[in-house]
Amino acid sequence: MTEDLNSVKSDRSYHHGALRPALIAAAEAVLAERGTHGFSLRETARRAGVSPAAPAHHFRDAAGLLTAVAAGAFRDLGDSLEAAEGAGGRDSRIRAQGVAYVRFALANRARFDLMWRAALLKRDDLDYAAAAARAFLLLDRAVRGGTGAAEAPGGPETAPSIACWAMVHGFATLALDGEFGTAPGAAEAAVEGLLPAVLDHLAV
Amino acid sequence: MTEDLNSVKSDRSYHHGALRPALIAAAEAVLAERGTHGFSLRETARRAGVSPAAPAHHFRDAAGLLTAVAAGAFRDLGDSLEAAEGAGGRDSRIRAQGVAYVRFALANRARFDLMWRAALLKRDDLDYAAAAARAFLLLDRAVRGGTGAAEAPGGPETAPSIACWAMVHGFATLALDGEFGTAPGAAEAAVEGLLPAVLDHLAV
DNA sequence: TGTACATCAGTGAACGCGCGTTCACTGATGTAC
DNA sequence: TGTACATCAGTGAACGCGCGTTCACTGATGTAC
Repeated sequence: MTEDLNSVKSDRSYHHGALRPALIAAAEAVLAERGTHGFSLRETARRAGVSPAAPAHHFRDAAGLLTAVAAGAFRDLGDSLEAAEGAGGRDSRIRAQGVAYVRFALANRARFDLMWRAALLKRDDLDYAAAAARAFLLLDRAVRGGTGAAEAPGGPETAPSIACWAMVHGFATLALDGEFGTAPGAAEAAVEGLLPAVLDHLAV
Repeated sequence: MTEDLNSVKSDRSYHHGALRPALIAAAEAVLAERGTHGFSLRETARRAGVSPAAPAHHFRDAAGLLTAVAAGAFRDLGDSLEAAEGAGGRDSRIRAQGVAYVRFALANRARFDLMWRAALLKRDDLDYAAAAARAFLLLDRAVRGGTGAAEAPGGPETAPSIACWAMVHGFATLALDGEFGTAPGAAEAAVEGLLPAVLDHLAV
């Protein structure tokens, strides 16, 4: 994907043609390599083969670009949760979504980390807010078994959904932080080995 | 506390006398104001009233100082968990520790955030590792009801403890990230109002 | 179909900034005799 | 009790760096007539 966007760029004379998605892809690559802490807009522009001033035309500033990246990550998380709805009873759906949530986190470490980093994002961005709300509502729907009106997180009737969310989110962040081992693949092994047993202790 | 350390400093002629704890206090203040992302060693030295080269004598580099801060935070978290052991049956102890965990996170936002930020810390530091292990073992002991040998996190018999840890850790991080509201006091309100209902869904 | 022109999407040099770390140094402390 | 001296804990100037953003600009696009 990065190659595709780069090749688009390499043919261009002056206008890039698809700079916006190219910058998002470049930003994801920088985040993956250097983490949210080492992210830089200049490096992102450099990788997209473009001058440091170019990103401002598409995303006002660094926070704007990162917000677009985070919104895309929330959309992808939502897709993963939706795909996990599949067949089976309520319990198995909840478990499937829980596993999908943590797998997404491990397969998208830098983006997952970014998604929650309010200090770096424009949280009132409509795309971001909508994508984040959708992801929660998918999880909420699974926990409710498809019944009842959806509610925003934190509402009084959402305790079971929050309990589920908190457990899988906590497991994901602890795994990412290396609490279940720092060797390569240790976190992934914990998801497959330990997570199912952990989810046995969720009573919703 | 910051004032005390500053006054110690203001009397000094050349040697500070208690620079190490003063730097830790200054670092905590910088973290609280600017977050882990905005932390800087120079600013910390400036607040401690000392030249930018001074911290290197006590903590080799920025990671060394931050690791000392994180170790202190883990010690304090352990103390909070220990204090929450109190009386009552196993269930009420687990709940009390869960609430204490999340309250600690909200009362120590910047330090709590730092504790898990492996990229900024020297994780193999002995102080840090010991303080972190103690905190987990206290939680593990509560979940086991005081029986059985302790195990490191991730071991096969720790699923109930991990479930409990993941749920409270997830709730804490979601609350800090503003998922239960971004208004001042919203997170604290969620701990008192929502967390007990959420803990009802923990079956250990 | 051709042309004028507004708009858009880039350039690249420059701004000022704060950063972590290194360096040769110096003042204070404390210990050995 | 006094003195020499090693060690410790600071100084402050300097290093080179990469950053985000701004600026006047220019090349390409596309639309109105």
